[in-house]
Amino acid sequence: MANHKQNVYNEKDEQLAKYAKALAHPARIAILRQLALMDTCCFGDINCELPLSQSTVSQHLLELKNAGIIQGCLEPPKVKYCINKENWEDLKIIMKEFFNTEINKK
Amino acid sequence: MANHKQNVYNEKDEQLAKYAKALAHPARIAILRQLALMDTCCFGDINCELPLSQSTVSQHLLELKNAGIIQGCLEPPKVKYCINKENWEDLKIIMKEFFNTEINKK
DNA sequence: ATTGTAATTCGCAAAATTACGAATAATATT
DNA sequence: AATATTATTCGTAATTTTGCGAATTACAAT
Repeated sequence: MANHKQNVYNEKDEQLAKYAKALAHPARIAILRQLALMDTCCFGDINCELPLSQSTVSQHLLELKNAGIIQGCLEPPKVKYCINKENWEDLKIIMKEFFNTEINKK
Repeated sequence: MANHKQNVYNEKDEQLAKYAKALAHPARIAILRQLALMDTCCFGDINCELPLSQSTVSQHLLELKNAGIIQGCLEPPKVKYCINKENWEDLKIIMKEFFNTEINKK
């Protein structure tokens, strides 16, 4: 029982959880790996690599975009996707910090 | 259009996504931070820190347990929770590897 | 045996996620 | 203007997640 903290979560936890959520699907991980490796990558290239329909791939890309991890530049007639480097660094740092917290002895 | 890879995702992507999913809620992040910091931590201690009901906290703990990130030892009348160090290391390594992939130039 | 404390499980509801096909938009090319 | 290519959006369905209160389990102490 006892008194629950009535307020919300701390902001860092919220941000980390939000990033983690964006990574919480194998298709999205695969997309990020592909973007990290390839010089240039349009929707079609990504779509080809995934066992999903166009529309579903588009949704996964949108989620990554909403989380700030990727961005899409229009390059008619294609859309060129790439990692948002600034936020990728942010994510990297937040993760690193989280996993570097010392775990108590025993 | 184009040939989709008909098979499933690669195993590493699946595992990383699974771990990320476990981290994809601020309450679960908060739980992990608390466990990392405190020497000893029973259900009640965790429950007190979160703005959630007992049953919901129990569910979040179960998810972390199912992902292998934490474990609970019975210590009547309490249940002592702690991080599963072996799997924590595994998670850490998988994350590190993922975030260390070099991003293509420009 | 009864009572109290600690935590989990059950049953349920609301919301979010995942996925698809069809329709649409946006732009290049003919 | 008509057609083809590329990607997004819409509508919908199935599943999963999140959350709660009530009931239950498990064990200690009285």
